[in-house]
Amino acid sequence: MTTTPPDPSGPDDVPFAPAGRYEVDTLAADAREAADGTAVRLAGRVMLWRAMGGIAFGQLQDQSGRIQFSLRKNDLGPEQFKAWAKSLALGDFVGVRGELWTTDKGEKTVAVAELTLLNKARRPMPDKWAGVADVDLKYRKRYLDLLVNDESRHRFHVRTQVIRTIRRYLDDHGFVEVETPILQAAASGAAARPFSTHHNALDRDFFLRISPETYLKRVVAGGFDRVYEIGRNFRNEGIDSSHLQEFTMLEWYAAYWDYRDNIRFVRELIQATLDEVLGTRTVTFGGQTFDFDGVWPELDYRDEVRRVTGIDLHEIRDVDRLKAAVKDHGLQGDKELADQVSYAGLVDLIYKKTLRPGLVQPTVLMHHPVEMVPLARRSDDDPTRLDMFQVVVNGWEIVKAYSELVDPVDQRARLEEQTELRAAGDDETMMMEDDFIECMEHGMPPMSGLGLGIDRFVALITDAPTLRDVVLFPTLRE
RNA sequence: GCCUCCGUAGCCAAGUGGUCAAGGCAGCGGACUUUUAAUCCGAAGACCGUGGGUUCGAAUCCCACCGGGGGCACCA
Repeated sequence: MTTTPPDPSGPDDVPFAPAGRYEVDTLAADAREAADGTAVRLAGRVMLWRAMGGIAFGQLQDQSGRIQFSLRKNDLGPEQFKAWAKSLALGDFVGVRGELWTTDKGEKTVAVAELTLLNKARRPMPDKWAGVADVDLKYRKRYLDLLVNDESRHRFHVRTQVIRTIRRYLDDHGFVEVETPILQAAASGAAARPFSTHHNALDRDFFLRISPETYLKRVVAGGFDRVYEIGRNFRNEGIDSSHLQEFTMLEWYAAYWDYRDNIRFVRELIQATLDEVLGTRTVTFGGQTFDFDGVWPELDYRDEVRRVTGIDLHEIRDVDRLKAAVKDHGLQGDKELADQVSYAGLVDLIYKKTLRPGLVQPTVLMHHPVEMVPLARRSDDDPTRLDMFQVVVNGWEIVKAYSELVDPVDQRARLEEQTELRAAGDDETMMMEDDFIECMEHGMPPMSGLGLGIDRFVALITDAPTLRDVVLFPTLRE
């Protein structure tokens, strides 16, 4: 009992109506583990097809992997066998029903009793050995990349496992998942150029969020003590192997925690995620090995800048003296120097040029100068620095976190400084948000929040050289 | 935005001034009853990204444009 094979005249001119549904009871990966003689029904794509005179072998691929299937002339009769041998093509979707057996070469195989053509592929598959090598094609036709490239398929499976594991971990620790606006009247929570758009019904411009930060704090002010959001942020900046214009960020906020609680918590979260997804806390990336086990070293931001550059940020507190110091130490070209109008911008530039590339193993870099982040809390024992840290791996920042500023007086003053810097020509300042300060005036519990770049983390643990390899459809020109 | 490299058939890929632009996979015709990128035989498939130019002659050299990679700048 086999459906009639189509006219074997080639994939492009075969009239064929796709089937409606097919009853599947086994996945390829499970079938490979099942005992000979087990009756199975599977469906998937034909990825290999070798028809000989009296027997034919193919490989069927479904979401779980591949399994071989066989057709025999003796079982089907010569006409049926020949018709299938000539008509079945790579890329076709088939349903197979039959019993499992193991070939002489030890390959688990479905002996097909019934073969059903579910749909034809009207265009050819990529080269079955070389796969999709052209990176342009790989991103534009990701479906082909996923079909033929095991490495790509694996990365996206890891990505979903990472997100699922993180979500479960946070849920288990009393966090509540929430959603906050992507269309925001003021792009806040980070220093970055936003995308802007127009809301027709309200007849006003909006920004795509660069961060959910101030909205998540509003939720905490509303009594949700532990909240998190996993979602897309957008930053209208350059694209490279560690930056995408839309990227996925995990942010959480916990009332009554400080940044020290988050140093511990994020380490335990990452280690638990690695245990669950990879089964190891050591990952290989670009030939290097990153060890996430144990307690990660903690380095003081200003001490490290001084160690690497000789510039003492404890002592140098204003932009003019800092520019002079940079020049004295021969660090920068004049143009980049002149472009920086703010202390924070220049400090950040120095850090990115000199210190960050050297932070390869998981490192906690902490106590940034107070000018760096207007939403973070000053340290009680040193008001020139922040209760803040970043986790850097491979020179990539994968975590940024701090004790939150919940004092509306200090908050207003810090954002006003930002406005002044903007007027002076710094276009990466944070926007004033009166509504947010008003929320703070109503009262906000002490809290600490944290952001983790999901794309970067997944890229690091799947040895993906660029973030485009862990995003299904990266932005390209048309 | 700037610099630089790349674009040859559905896919992979040789060819860097000179007879009809290699080869492989897929597809087409044929052989083959245990293949593992099956093998073997046969036929076919390319206005060499697009448009100009140089030259007796251009896939090859030059210019512009389109698309992509890498680097710089900007950012997490």
